[in-house]
Amino acid sequence: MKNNPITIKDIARILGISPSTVSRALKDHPDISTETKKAVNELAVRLKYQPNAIALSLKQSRSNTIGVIIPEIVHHFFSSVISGIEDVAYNAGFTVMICQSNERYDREVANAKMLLSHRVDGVLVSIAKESTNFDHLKLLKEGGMPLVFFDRIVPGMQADHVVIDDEEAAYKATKHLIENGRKRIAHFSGPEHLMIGRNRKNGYLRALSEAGLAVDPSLIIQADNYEKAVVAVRRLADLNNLPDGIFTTNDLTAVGAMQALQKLGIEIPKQIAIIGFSDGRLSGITNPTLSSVDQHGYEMGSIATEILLNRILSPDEKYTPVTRVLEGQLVVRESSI
Amino acid sequence: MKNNPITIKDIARILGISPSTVSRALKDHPDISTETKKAVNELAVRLKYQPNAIALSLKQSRSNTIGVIIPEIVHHFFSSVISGIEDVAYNAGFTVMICQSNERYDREVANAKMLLSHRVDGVLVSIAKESTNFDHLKLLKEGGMPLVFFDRIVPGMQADHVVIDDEEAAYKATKHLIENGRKRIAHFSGPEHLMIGRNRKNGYLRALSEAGLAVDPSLIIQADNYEKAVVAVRRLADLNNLPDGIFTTNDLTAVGAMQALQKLGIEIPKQIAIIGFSDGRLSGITNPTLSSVDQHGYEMGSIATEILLNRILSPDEKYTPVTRVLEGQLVVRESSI
DNA sequence: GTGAAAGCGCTAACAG
DNA sequence: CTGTTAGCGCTTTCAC
Repeated sequence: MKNNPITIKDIARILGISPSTVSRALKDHPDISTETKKAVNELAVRLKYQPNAIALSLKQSRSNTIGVIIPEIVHHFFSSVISGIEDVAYNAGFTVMICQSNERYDREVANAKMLLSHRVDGVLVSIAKESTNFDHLKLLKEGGMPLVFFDRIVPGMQADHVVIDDEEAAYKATKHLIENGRKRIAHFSGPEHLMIGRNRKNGYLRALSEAGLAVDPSLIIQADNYEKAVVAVRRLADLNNLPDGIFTTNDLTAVGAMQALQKLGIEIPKQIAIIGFSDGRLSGITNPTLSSVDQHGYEMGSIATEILLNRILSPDEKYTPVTRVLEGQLVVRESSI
Repeated sequence: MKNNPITIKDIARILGISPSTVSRALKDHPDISTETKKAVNELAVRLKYQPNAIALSLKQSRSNTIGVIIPEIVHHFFSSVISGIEDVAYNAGFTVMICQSNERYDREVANAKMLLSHRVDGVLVSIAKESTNFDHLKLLKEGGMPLVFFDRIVPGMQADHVVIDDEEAAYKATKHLIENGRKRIAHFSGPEHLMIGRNRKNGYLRALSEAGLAVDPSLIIQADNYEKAVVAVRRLADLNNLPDGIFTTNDLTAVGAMQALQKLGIEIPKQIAIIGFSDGRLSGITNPTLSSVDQHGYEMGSIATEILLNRILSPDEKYTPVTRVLEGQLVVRESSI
């Protein structure tokens, strides 16, 4: 019993006028007489007419929809980004199609195809950990699709980027540990092939070298989630190689490290100071509370969307990719002092 | 320089055949000769033809898109739900349009209109705290739009529902506190006009009455976020009216209560036991770890989507609303024993 | 001030 | 086996 929605034709028929007149009346075209407008609008309201966005999209080759490809929604950072995207899009009358890659390459490719098929007007992307080939995104780009990358960007891609200054933020975080007297600082790092992973590690290295501290490769461990952090801590403990400070590539990793250490009876921050990255709801809740770098997810989402909408709405402007770099804010709590 | 995407017509022109033949060839219609199929498919791949989903939607009055109206994305529970929705939709070849109401009524109305306009095939809704009027949703329903409510449902609405048994889960949580010897148990409750708020309170009341414990109205306080919990705890402390157990309507409220109490030097769970609701990433991270009720967000999202897709794909089946009640799982951690 | 006609990309009934 | 035609809902010239 799906009653077909009211169309412009229905209104035209009832009023004994032509569809074009109705169309014009609805958008307040100056040519149309006041009475006709009034009649049309009244009937439209009475029949609860809702314009068919699909037909409009087809006609104008503009869907008023933007697509988002995101690794995982269930992350405080990413859901904050989505929230920012959604708010800005909403205010501009755009809808948002969300796809999650679940960190998988094949799914990211499928997502890109789907969005292309749906003729979204632009796409916001943060790439999956697994992705090392980006032909699917280049394809979008070459097809003229505005593309804005956020957080996890593709190095060398001609496109707009919104990131935080990972290197600088990591530098600040590490420096903070050093200033509090830590000398043997470990880094639990992200995947090497992601810019964010590399940049954060570089910031860490810069802080060490600036302070004249030697780099101990055995203290740089690839671990970017809770479980891996637990394993890493155990290994360091077994080898009697525990550091006096740890800078992790994200907060959950920091929590994993912290709890594993506490289980070993190690006091934080007294014996080992810890600082995470990407301040989420977590950081104020752990005991001790976790120092971290605020990644400004909401802001990143809204800025990325503003850039994208700008590209969509004024496509003629000469295309020079912009990169917006947000400052990651060091938030010092109990775990590092 | 938006190069227009390849269409079926382009392929037809190049191959010197008709668009309908191309269309049929692409969908492997039995009538078409093998050679034609081969030629068409090869060219399609070479030109990177992508079917225009918009045109298809218009033609078939089916958009292969479902809409979601959700209060706030930045919540572990809701983002888990979205994740479940997205996964199931993806596997069925559907895309997902996400709208957040930000807990506001007017925005929920606008969202509903937007989804209607975009002719989504069905909608998943969890209503905003602010919403008390539901005409916008009834309008969808009356227009024949399949509607599935999850978690925050509308009482009395003829539609499918997916919820957890809030009453029973709250009962179990409260009973657990009682079994651990607590006698003066407070409840930090959600808004009265939401079913979930009422149900959780009722479960709490049932557990008390079953145990023969008197209900103390001064211990039932409307507080459903971190800040309100802090205020509530201070008030109780000022009045020298602290309970020996607290059951809160969500986890963040529990954390607020816990930290406010700890600041007063009160030991948890020794002096006051606490149990939350809606097990998120938080609960394993607090100190002490927080007992809670797992709300199965991912599962709720996927089940709701399955029901919705079912309605969409077999619309002729006689319509009898279904309600799926998931069991909320009590997860006992340190804060309550 | 209003209407007729064409077309956005695609499919499906009807012809051949 | 393939082509022609019409139409999904809407806008937009071009006529009158």
